[in-house]
Amino acid sequence: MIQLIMNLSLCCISNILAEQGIKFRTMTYKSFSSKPREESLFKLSGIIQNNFRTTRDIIHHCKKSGIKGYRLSSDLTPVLNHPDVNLSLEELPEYKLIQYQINELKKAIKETGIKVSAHPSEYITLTSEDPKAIQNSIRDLETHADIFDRLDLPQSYEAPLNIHVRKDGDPIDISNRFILNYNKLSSAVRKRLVLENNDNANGVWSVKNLHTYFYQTNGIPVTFDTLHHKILPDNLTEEEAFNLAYETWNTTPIFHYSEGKNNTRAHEHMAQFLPPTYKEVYWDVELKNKDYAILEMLEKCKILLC
DNA sequence: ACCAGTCAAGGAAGC
DNA sequence: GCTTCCTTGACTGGT
Repeated sequence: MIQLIMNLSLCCISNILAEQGIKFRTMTYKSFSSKPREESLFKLSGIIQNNFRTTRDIIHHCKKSGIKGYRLSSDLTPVLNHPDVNLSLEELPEYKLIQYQINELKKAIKETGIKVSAHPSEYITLTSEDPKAIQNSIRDLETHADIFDRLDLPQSYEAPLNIHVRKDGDPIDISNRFILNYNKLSSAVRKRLVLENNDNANGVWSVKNLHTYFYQTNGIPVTFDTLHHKILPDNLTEEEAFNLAYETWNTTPIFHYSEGKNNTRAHEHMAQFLPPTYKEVYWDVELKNKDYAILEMLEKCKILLC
């Protein structure tokens, strides 16, 4: 079966727009704290305005290019989250200008119908034994949900926040600790939170185990990642793992597509192949050349149709 | 103008 | 039990 159109999704950065100077900016805590607070806050406000404007430009660019989805950057509001800063957007100078950019982005998402999601940092954990790591993770997840809410994105798996379990070991102990912390999250996070398979050397978080320990027990959907599955298949074929993950979603899933460099997990720059077409999903394309890679994949789809 | 080093996170892996 | 690595892209500072 050949799908007419693949729902390919861009992850965070548009290399095409970046070359035109439309780029994200960031700020570290070190830089923030090295200058007078007023000065840093002013600079930070400008960075955040730039980042929401850049996101809006990327959304329009996706629509024009036939890219169906977009994974928001997880660094739109740098430093704000830091335990020693802990400010809301409203407390920043020029908040009105920030709000204007957020509204512009919200409009762009509504007008284009681009599917929006996020993948909070790989360092997020709900399974750590360190209470501080849990607190930092919860704060970060709540910030993601807050931005989603400000953008009027649904509080459902239609706008998923995807993370990893992180810790490996005994699946029962780990899933119990996860759920304990999961229950501390606001419903704005919980209604969106999904879990992705991983592939550590002695790792346990295959699609199969996520399904058993998180979906069957707590209804948490499973994000299927093609490359992680290749490295840790846990006795399932790609199609079996895809279908097992697919049935955990009550809406069209967002899955991850990438190819590894020489059979490693290091991501390739461009795609040599295309994602499988077992069922219709959105594919976050995790390839280094970003939208360049996606545009080439879309061209390949067209050629296949002829 | 360019290039190498810095920054941030928590668990894994290696000594 | 400690250190280093992993990962990422913008920033920073030296040439």
